[in-house]
Amino acid sequence: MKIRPRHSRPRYDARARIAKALAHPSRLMILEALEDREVCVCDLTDLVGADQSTVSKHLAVLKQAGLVEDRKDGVMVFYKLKVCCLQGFWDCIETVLSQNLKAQQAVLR
Amino acid sequence: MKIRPRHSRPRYDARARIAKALAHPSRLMILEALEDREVCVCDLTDLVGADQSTVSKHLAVLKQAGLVEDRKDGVMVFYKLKVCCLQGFWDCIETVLSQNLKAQQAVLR
DNA sequence: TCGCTATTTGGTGTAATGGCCATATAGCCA
DNA sequence: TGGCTATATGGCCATTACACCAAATAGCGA
Repeated sequence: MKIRPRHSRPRYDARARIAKALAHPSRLMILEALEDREVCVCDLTDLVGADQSTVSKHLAVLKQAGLVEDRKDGVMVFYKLKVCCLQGFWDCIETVLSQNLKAQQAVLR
Repeated sequence: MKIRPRHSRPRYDARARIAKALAHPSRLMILEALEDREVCVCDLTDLVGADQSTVSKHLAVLKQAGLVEDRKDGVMVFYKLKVCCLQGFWDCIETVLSQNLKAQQAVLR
C-alpha cells in the first residue's frame, strides 16, 4: 500500500536536527542540569567531566538547536534552558527504557 | 556551584542510545508512518525513497532501540510501533521548531 | 598594562554513521 | 527444482561527530 509522507522532506530534516542535538549523553546531562537553574560553563564542565573545550562545543550544539541560551556575566557565561517542552522528551525516553528492561527480563525468564 | 548528576553515567548512555535512534530524518518519517498501522518494508522503502538496504538498516536501528517490532508474514516483513510514548517526543520537537521560527522572525523585524 | 581566569575557536586524529552495490537468505509458486 | 520477490547482510567509501590539545579572545583586578 502506497504511503504518503505527512510532511515535506525539509521538515523531517529540521526535526532530525533537533533530535540530533538531544542524542549525546553529555548533552542530556547538561540539559537535565539546566532544568532547575542557569549554570555557568565551568560548573557544567565539572559535571560532565570532559575537557572544557569539549563541553563548550556541546553547548554550542544545544544553542544552535535553539534548546538553550546564554548570558554573559563578566568573564563567565551562564546557560539556561530556552524551551520548557523537554519533559515530554524525558518521559518518552524513560518509557522506552523501562519497556526495554521489561522485555529483557521476560526473555531471561 | 558544584552540580551532581542525577543519574549514573550508563543511564545517560542508555538514554542517548534511544535519542540517537530518533535522530535521523528517514527514521522519523518511518516512525510517523507506523503511527497508524503496521507497514511492510517495501512500502517503507517507497516512502523514504532510499535504497532498500538502507531502509532495512534504519529499521534495524529502530528495532535495536526497542522502538519498533517486526512480524514476518510469508516473504514480507511488517514493522509496527512497539511504544506508544512518541507523542511526547513529537510535541517536544515541534515546540522547539516553532519557537525557533518565532525567534528567527523576531530577528528579521 | 600585566597577568589570571573563563570561554570559544581552530586543528587534528579517530570512530561512527549512512549511503549504495552486490550478495545471501528465505518464502512462494509454477 | 527453478525462478521470482522481499528482506537482510557485508563491503566499501564519503561524510560527520567528537575527543583532546593549543591558541585566540575577553573581562577583571593588581
